[in-house]
Amino acid sequence: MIKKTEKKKSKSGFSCIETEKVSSVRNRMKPEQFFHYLAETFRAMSDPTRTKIIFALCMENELCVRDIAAIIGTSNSAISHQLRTLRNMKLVKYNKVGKVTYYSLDDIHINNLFAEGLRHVEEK
Amino acid sequence: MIKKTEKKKSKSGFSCIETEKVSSVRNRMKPEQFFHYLAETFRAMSDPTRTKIIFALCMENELCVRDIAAIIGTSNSAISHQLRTLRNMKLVKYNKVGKVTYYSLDDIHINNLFAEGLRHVEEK
DNA sequence: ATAACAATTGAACAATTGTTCATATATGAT
DNA sequence: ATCATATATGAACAATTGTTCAATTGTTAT
Repeated sequence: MIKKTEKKKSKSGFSCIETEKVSSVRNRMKPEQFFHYLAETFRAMSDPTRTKIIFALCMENELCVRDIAAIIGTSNSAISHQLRTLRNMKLVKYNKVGKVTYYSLDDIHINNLFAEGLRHVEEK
Repeated sequence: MIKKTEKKKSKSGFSCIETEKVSSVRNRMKPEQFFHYLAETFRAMSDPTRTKIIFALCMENELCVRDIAAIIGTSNSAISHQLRTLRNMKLVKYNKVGKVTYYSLDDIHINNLFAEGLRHVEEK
């Protein structure tokens, strides 16, 4: 566990301490774009209003905008703006029936992701 | 601001408000604080630099600040600031040995959460 | 046609966030 | 003691975010 802290240079010229570890991770690194998209996915879940929306959609798998607003206690406009964020990030999908738009979670990964987040919070 | 939600569902099902669904979810609603903490957990993962840090710590389960900076290609200062965010949100823990601080993911839920995020991104 | 309704959108605003640079701790070596 | 290294922190700044209000779109009913 305790290693020599002597400074080394990796092939790419960055100064580091444990060269093998550094180059091992660098070799498996994903493209820049990948991390941006991943971060955006988490960002979509990083607002309390949006976590409430997702929670509601976990409980009832299809809800209209007005009902989500009623559950959470905010304006339709606020919910609609947040749903657009979730829609853009492919976290929710929708189904329009007449005047009413029903939203639901996009796929099972979203349920799992959210459930894992719940578990982390409930343990701390 | 809540008056519209008093609207009742008609027998013919014309109304958009589905009162049973709404009250069913409302009854299972968690406290405000819960959603704030949950959102903050996701927020901690919502920056590309931080997703890279977490990715690196998934590959090698213990890394020092300088090596993380070398892997990602940014300054030690930037990494240190981001590690503080992750530390505050209990996503990482650390172990100081002499001058060197080794960071690792705090618990298995973080690995699971991150892995589920990866899966979502890789499918889209 | 008009009215009522469900949802979306645009603009403006305050609040928050991430980065950079410089400086401050803290430990180990000389 | 001084120097070098490893990390942490503070302050300032631009960029982004979430909310609100007002207006708009699209649908259904009369």
